[in-house]
Amino acid sequence: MVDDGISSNMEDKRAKSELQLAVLQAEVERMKVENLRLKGMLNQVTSNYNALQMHLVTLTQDQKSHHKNEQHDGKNKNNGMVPRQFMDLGLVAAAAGDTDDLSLSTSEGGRSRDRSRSPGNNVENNNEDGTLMFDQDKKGFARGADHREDSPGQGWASNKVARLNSAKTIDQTEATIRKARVSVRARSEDAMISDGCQWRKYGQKLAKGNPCPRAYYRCTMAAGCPVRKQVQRCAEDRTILITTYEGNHNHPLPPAAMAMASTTSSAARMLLSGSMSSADGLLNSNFLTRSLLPCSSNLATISASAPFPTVTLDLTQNPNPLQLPKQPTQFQFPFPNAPQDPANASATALLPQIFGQALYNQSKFSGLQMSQDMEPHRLGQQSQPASQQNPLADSLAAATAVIAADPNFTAALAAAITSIIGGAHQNIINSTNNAQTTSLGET
DNA sequence: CGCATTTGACCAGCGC
DNA sequence: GCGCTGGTCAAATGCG
Repeated sequence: MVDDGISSNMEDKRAKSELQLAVLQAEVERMKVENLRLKGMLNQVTSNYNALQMHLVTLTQDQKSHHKNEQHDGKNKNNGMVPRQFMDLGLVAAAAGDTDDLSLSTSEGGRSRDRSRSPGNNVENNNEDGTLMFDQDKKGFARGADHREDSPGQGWASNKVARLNSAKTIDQTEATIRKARVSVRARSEDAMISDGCQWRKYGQKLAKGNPCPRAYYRCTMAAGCPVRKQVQRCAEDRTILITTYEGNHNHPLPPAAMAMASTTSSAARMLLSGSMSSADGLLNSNFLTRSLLPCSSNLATISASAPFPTVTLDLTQNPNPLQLPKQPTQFQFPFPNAPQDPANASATALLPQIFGQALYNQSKFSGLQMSQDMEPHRLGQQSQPASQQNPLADSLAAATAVIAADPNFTAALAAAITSIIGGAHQNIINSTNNAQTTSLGET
């Protein structure tokens, strides 16, 4: 009797244990699958990121050489070579595509710049897409849009016209994105945050409403790089440095700079796509919400006010959103406050996933060819199941805190993004803590 | 001496 | 048309 009781009890326990074991094994298998899936996603994001950067540089170089040839040919306009470039990736090359028109048909191409540009500055003139696109900002969007709609029919080859039609929406988006600015607010005692690029100051102005002068810089890492930035201290809190980036680099970037460049590019693209009514825009909006909402903190403010659509990345972690420059039309993401846990440095590694995903989604939804082979259902995976979002949100909140506490936040961003490419998480932590990018080159 | 920064002037856009 | 403002240029200046 007793033996039978003990025996049956043990049988029960054994059965339960086996059951639990089976459950655990199933869970392990499930996690393995999930792990593989995440790795695949990570690889995809990384490859898209790299491809996008390379594509950007290639297009820019093509565009530069093309413009030089055109100059030699005596301004032979609209002969059909340029459009392909800014159809594919308008972020950089669209400016060049318009440059042809601008240099002739728009006064901006030849107005004040030509006044002072000596022949020796021709190279700069050719390549200074940023200047041109920058000038377009104020000179009229409508005109730019007209060019994009009219000139193809006039001078482009028919096959390219067809391509244009299919990508017209994209092109318009890109044109708008080119005009977008990305503003980064960060606390820093330095005159300029370290973002990995080389800048040359070319001007300084006292802007109205701010006793602090606004400094103008242009990128000097490559001749004719159109990227410019404005640096100004916040009038209300002079410890806050407001850095506004415009344009896209036409050269390979060091890891530290790549983080900022891709981030600003991503943000700009997301902003513009999110403001569109097209399906792309809606999808991107959804993505933006999914990706940025978990970030927490008052991280991103998107201003769609004219004339410049501006994405503001607020890394000052100021709990008072009123400190953000209020603009008439603003879409703000009401992130919950970030937990003050700077010690959670590992969480920083998750931040680039947001931006990496941003790039992935950009490339996908913006019609860039490099991600067209992705199956649609992967989109759902990219958006992350809820089981990953919550821990991600917490970690990202901590990451935000870490970066916000660091004046050289871009170094942290760079380290984080570098980590996703090179998988060097240790460097992330080191770089985040040290706010230095010295080890980034090794990654 | 070469390069970067400073600074006054110039120009275009915009509002009145 | 005029004045204000933002953005850019380029000569002058400073620095290593």
